[in-house]
Amino acid sequence: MSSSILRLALPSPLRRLFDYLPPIGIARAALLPGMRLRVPFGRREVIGILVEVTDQSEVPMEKLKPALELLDSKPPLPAPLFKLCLWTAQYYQHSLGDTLSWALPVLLRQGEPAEARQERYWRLVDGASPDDPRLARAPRQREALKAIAQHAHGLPHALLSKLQLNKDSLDLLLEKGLVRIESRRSRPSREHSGSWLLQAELTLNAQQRAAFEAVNAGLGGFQAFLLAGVTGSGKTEVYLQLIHRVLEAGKQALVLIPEINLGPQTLARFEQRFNARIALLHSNVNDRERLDAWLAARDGEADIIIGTRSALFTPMKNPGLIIIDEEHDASYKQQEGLRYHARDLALLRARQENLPILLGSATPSLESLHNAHSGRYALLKLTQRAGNAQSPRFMRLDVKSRPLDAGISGPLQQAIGQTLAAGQQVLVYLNRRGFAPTLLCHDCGWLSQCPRCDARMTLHQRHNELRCHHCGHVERPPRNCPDCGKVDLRPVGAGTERAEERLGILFPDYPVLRIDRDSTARKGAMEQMIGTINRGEPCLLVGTQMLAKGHHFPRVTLVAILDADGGLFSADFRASERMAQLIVQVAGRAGRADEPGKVIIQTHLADHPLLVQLTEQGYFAFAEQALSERRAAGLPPFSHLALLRAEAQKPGQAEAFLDDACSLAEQLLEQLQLNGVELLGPIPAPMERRAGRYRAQLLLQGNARASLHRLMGAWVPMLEQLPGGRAVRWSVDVDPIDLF
DNA sequence: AGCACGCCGACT
DNA sequence: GTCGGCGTGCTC
Repeated sequence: MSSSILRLALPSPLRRLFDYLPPIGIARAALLPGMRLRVPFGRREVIGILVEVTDQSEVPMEKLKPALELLDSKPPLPAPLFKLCLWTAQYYQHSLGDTLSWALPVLLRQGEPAEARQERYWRLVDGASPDDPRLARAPRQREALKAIAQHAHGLPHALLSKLQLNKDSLDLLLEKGLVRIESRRSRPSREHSGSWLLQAELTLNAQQRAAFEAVNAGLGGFQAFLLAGVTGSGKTEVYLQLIHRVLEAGKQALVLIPEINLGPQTLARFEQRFNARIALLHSNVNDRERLDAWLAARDGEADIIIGTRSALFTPMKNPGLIIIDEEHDASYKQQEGLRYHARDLALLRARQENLPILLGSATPSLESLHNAHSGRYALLKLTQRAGNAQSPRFMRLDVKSRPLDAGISGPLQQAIGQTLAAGQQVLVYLNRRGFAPTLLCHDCGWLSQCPRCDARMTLHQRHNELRCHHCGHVERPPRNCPDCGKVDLRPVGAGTERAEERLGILFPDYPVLRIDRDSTARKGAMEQMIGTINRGEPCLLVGTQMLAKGHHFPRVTLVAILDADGGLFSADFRASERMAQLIVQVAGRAGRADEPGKVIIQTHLADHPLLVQLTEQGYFAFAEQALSERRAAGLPPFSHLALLRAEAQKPGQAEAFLDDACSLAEQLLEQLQLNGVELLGPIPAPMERRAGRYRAQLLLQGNARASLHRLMGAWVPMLEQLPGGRAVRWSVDVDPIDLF
């Protein structure tokens, strides 16, 4: 008789499964894929997920240990989601156990019950009394005990803060055995009843109507739509009306939004419109709330699920539609650990679960436009701004051989002055935080080099610090040059802090508001500044990317982009796409019906074809040009990339590892008779040293996804066996969006 | 990744 | 004499 073998995915970077025997006293029939088991692993215990039950094991029988405990009576994650995770691990060449760790709510990975939403109640243990001598000198615990005593059915944990009770005192009571915690299924959230709408729907214009009808007609099954709508064209209203139809059909909608956008305004728009149960999943949601939302969605107790990247992995009982808002946004790609792209996985999920999916953006990614051209996505365009608002006018301002004052040219200064004098607001965009990107000794040429990175430290004048934006290293700026001792250190270049300071001096009658990661670090600071701006008095806004997303500033009529050149001659082939998206998105913050916005772009390359195309004919013309350049160069989306990154403490170690990896790949290409895959490198990373580690990379480029993935499937598992794998930290990035 | 084992340098 | 650095090995 052969016994059952359980193949488990464990939370480990190792790309393999581990075999166990069933827990003592558990019948084979009770074990289904997707269930969680507590198992001994090395010298510790971990929670694994059952992938399959078989009769065979590669591992000698005597090495197999029995699992300790079965945690579920039915698999907590529905089959389609489990399948999605399996596929994800495979596609991104990541360990399945670790993939599940990224995809599932933390509490599930820690063994929390997943049967129903639980609420915790504090109850008195029989015989416990506030007069207990151990509480004589613990007034807080005594108060807590009294409060609990007043709740015959237990004091809900959620009420603690309202009653000003401190969890520490309760924990101490728990230790003394005076109280206990009880978990009960919380009241199931009520069934939906009545109308889905709380407010009337807006009237759609002809283009919105056409887009709505197209998707509505396809609500029955898998189909992908790209909704390309200029800023202010009313994409959200189209989403809302489609979601209404989904709700009426008794189904759920999943809406993904970029990380930065999840301001309360997004949620507010949904809550104002719908009488529906909305589950929210973003980085400020705690573990408990996250699990509750996950379970509610899975059990059909949430109608609309709104969240960032990881919300893609939320199971749904009756899925009806997936929407990816701002589909071009880079925050959909996770940049550590499991490097997945939520938009790409959403497409796969939609196909697997036979759902329509709608990608929306004012500036679609070149990948998505390519898919629209090739017929994989239906393209829906919204070109009219609501209320007849006009599109902003663009102007390329050539700053070649013009003096710049804190990054601001004379003509720009004039334009700013005129706009302010006309009682309007100005937005100045500059993608550099701090005062100046470098401190330079005018006498000997010393530069404020970071001791741990191949990068300059940025001067932050307000805090009187030199900071490295790459590793977080901070030091005091020296008074004298560390090399020659002279006292002639000068800040070179301009960041937002310096632009803010200079604009304050140039335009002393107007407030200058700086919006970047530093100035909005304090909670509520952003909201406060937005409030000031919305009062509408003339003022200057200076900021980074943060200004480009989400908010609309109707009183801003001039947008200045201080430096567009980075996007035009960067070594990263995606830089121009990002620059164009950024310019259009920043421009989109401005203007209203009666005052079209004006956008001034300072550049040294005023005749650059991509920039000319973008400013004179718009984003889609730019995108066509950029796509034809990509096609000619054989770059994505006309080829496929994977990047093997490596870093190590000592110079040369990472390259040595990559050299081995490279020869291994060459052998495999030969063996498997794969062609159309090129190995580029290994080369040192553009910033070779970062945070004290030396970095290098090997790029794989394939004409066809299939060959590239066949290679990866054989290659990556072998990398784990390579010597030096411990001194070298390495990772694979399939479809990288940042090559550096 | 964790975690232990093991073998060499500066400290109570 | 030990504490502790990180190289090496293993996890069913």
